[in-house]
Amino acid sequence: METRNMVLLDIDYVTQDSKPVIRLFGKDKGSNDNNTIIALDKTFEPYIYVIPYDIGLCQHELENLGLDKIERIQKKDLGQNREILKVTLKHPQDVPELRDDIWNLSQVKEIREHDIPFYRRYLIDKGIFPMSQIKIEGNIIESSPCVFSASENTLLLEIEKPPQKLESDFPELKILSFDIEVRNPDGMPNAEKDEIIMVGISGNMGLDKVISTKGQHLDFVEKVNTEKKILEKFAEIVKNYQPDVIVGYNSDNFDFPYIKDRAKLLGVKLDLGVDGSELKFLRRGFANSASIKGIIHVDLYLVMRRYMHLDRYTLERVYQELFGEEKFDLPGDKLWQYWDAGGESLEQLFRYSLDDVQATYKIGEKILPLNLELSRIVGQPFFDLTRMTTGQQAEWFFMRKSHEYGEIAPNKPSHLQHSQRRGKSVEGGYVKEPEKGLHENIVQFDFRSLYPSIIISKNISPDTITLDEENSYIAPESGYKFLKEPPGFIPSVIGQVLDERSRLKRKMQKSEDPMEKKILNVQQEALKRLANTMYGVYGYSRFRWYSIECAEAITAWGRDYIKKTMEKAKKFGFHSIYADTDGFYATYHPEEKEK
DNA sequence: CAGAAACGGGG
DNA sequence: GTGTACGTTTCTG
Repeated sequence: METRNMVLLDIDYVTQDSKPVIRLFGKDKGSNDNNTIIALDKTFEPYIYVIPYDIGLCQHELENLGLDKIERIQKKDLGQNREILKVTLKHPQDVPELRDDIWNLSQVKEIREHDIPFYRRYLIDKGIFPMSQIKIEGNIIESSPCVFSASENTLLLEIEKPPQKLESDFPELKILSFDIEVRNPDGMPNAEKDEIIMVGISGNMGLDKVISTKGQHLDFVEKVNTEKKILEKFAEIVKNYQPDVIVGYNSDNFDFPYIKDRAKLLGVKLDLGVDGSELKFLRRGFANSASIKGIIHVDLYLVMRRYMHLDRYTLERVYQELFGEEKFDLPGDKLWQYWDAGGESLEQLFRYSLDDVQATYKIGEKILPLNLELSRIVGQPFFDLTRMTTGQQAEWFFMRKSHEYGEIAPNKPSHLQHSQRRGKSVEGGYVKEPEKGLHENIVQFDFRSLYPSIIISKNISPDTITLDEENSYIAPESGYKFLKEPPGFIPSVIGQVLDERSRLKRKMQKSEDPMEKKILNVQQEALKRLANTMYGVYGYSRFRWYSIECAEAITAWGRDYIKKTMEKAKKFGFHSIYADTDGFYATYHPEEKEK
């Protein structure tokens, strides 16, 4: 038996002898040669929860379906203890196949946690976090790349650091950015006819170049003879460089699909994966994600759309916003003319290509740390996290907590439920239209984090909603009631996030080490963003813990607090001239003060 | 006017 | 892949 430490970059499963095998892709960051490690775990099995009407009869029905691993277990469902059935299946693909048969059984009331991808189930159940150090134990079955395998009855993983401790070692990542240019005489490029003329590559290990079939006179250009050679060179550089992360801009929908199409046309193999697998595309609804096994491909366009609010998210616009300087830009529809013209124009095109790929790299360098932290906090793979909405990020964080608390998670809403939810709107915060005119001697009042305070102090949660008048908080307007005790699931988790953020902020303020300060700042920023998302999730129509009652109660209490505060202020002579949600502006009129 | 379709980014 | 984006704007019948 051998042990290794590695940073967990990626996870999936493959099927061997019709059994699922979890694969953990990591890098041994302790070693000098940046070794890739693939750890295999054959000991994990898929399962679902069944809520029965009569547990004995239900168990019998399930056995009649041919299911042989059925356990009676205790779980909480929105705070209520329940005896339910855990049904273990042989293969993840059995779940969608058997789900309907199980659902049709007369004693089955509900099926829960039946839609959790197998690798996510693994991360949650094992309590391991992507982008963190994990310790693995097993037998080496191959040396290059290093493949580990857990023996039949041993536990493969040991959690190096407890999940609560966020400030584990910040992994130094090898990042590679890339960007292609295409000769496009007819507007937007068409992969069937328009050739790739340049591939720009930039990385943090002293790599800045453009591969092209022209331009031998420029020092940053590597000239090759054919388009096919450009693609081969690109593949070669990626394989030699061994990046942890590849970044592009709109690369899910443009660069990688284009490269793939041209490579197919020209007969180039793009076996870039650390296991030798080819670049492939994962379907996500109507969109695709470009995926390379063992390397995390991040499309920065998707990340930037969540990170900041802009009217447009072009590379130029985002770069200017982040760095306050203009990028060197050329008109997209004329790029082919610069290429054909040669001379000065061609040189400009080369500079544009280099500038684009360097800008992409700089954007990645700037925003990846925050997303890296979010990946470690939320506990989902970095690749997945960068493609999730903030609502989904919060939900997967709650999914982990739910498992930790011994709760079974609510199901995702059905199509019908979802459309019904979307039809309902929640009244927002109180807004008083500003009084016209120029006001002097203005005072300002703000509640510090109004909504989170309300959720926590009023214990607003789907598992605390009650009809009991006695021991509950009663919301204004609607009169929804929430138990004072015990603490609800959602308020508890939000409370934890806020407490952890305060702890990190205090630690950051005390810290003397600038590097540590910087890391702590990113971590507290990640928690702040997560918390900010959490206040709105009750109204997010796809949220498993969606509750219109909770959403309405929060804003109703918010309106109540701000209005009461304004009334009180008025008695002291403060005349409010404008208010919005959690604060107001007022002018002071001592003569109006109540005596 | 409602529901369908297009759009974003990329060259 | 234990799966099928997303929220908004513009078009069309």
